[in-house]
Amino acid sequence: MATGRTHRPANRSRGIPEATVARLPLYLRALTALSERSVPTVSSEELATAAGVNSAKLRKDFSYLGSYGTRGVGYDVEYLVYQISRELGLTQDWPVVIVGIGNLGAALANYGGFASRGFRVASLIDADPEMAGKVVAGIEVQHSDGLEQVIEDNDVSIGVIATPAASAQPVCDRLVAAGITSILNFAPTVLSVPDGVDVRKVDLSIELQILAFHEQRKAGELSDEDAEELPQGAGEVTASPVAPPAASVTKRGSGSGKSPAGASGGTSGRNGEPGSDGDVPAVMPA
Amino acid sequence: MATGRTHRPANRSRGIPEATVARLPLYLRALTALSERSVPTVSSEELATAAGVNSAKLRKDFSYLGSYGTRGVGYDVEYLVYQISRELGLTQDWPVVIVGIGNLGAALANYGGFASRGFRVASLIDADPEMAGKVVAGIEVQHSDGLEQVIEDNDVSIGVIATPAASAQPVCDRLVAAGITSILNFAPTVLSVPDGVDVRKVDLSIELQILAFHEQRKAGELSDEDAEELPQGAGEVTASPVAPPAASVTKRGSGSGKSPAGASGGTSGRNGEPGSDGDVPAVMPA
DNA sequence: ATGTGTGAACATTTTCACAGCG
DNA sequence: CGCTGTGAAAATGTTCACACAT
Repeated sequence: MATGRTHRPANRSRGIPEATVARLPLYLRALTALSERSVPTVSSEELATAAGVNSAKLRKDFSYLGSYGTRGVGYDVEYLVYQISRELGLTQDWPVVIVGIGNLGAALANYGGFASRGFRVASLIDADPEMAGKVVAGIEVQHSDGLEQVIEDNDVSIGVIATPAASAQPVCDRLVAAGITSILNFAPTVLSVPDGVDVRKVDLSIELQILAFHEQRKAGELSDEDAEELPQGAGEVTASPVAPPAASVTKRGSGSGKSPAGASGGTSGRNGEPGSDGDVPAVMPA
Repeated sequence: MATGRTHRPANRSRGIPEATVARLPLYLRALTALSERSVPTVSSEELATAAGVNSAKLRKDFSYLGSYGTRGVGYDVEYLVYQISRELGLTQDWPVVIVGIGNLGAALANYGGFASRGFRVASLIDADPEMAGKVVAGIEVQHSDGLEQVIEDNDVSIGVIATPAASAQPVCDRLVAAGITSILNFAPTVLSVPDGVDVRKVDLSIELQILAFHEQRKAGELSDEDAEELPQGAGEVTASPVAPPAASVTKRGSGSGKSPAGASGGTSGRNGEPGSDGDVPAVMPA
């Protein structure tokens, strides 16, 4: 690791913790908002609140980047915006290709957050010949055939997959073969990629399922809910493909409002690593 | 397998770790696929591979649910599907409202993964009168005015926010006031909610930023990249609203393909907790 | 005074490695 | 013998609390 930098405020020697990296965008967002309001400085307390974390965590996070604050005062907003942007690599332009221009792909293409931070949609790709030529978010959709060419011409290293689950792996393979080393996957599938390629995934239904888990807890605090273990004679609960596993209770009997025991905060999730096969029931828009 | 199950095998007393909960949907997806292929049993190794995790983690995760496997054999697919579904609360029907029917909202409404697992779109809501009446994913979009009514009528407890950032908090407040206790937020904003309400967020641009961070690392292994600290005279890096922070280097000079040092795996992220205010540059589709 | 920066305590998660059930 | 289930170790992440720079 060309960690040439022998001099360094304090930390910042090597590796910033993943957990910290994952929060930097959050801080950046809050800081950008402050910057727009021309706020010159913020305390860790204020910024933490705006970013939705606690101040101790925020200070610890910043300590990994270096000592960018002023004791007794706080942090210089503009300066921090710059430092974090640089740390995240947003001071450079990142061309991105989006594959699969269905509702989701279109939403992504139109998403302001992309363009607003160093990301530039280099191309929109779709396998459907019908889509080719159509203009989405001001960009002409291209047919999959040109995928490799676009990646090479624009030196793209980040690809977004918004195709149906079944096409995800094939598309992924082509992206990787064409030189892409970072993939954001929206298809509900585990992508298998070679070493050196990063994959992050966003799975809408997984998030909902996690919410359902907590929701169920809130409801079942007293109600006792389901039986206990299993309804006996397992193995026959449901075998119908792509259909809801079991019964349909249409929510628990409780009213709506609050719930007894808190079970509040519990918000946090994690994305996995690459893997291998994986085909799933659900199908995405396309 | 109606395993003898001595009743509450071992763990499973209370709280399943959050990290485990977040992976259950992953296992469920892999299991559902196996179920569709009529595979009767799987070993932790096979299932782990299909889910994109390692077997030790998977076994540990399952141990929190109870002893649902058979030593020397593996796990009964159907049985596990049922157990996990039940644990996640998917054996019941969860009505969901989606607010903000732009590209993203439409993509969500059409998303097969929702319907396929206990989630039912009870209503699509949009603030734009023009949208009211239009049919998306077979459901008629309703104007925001009816929000509270819909939630009450269908006893909805989960809401999805896919509105522009500026509307997110107001919408959130209404959802909460109407009795919703779980929110999936796609708007790039920190939502502030009372205790007892869960918020999970999905931020497209944050994921990309994390990828950019790793991508930058891969490239900068030897190149030395940017200068060092700051370009001095901070405070003027950029102040333009909703515009790229700094320069535009259009990626680093490297070619496309692989990169020297690995910097492989590094895939994992985390979502934050609820917070307070927060308004941001980017704007979502709507 | 005030609020950062951080060592150290605490908590959670992951990985190891192996006893023991089928 | 093979594979689960799980204590115990290691690694990561979070929170505390306070010295100390401004």
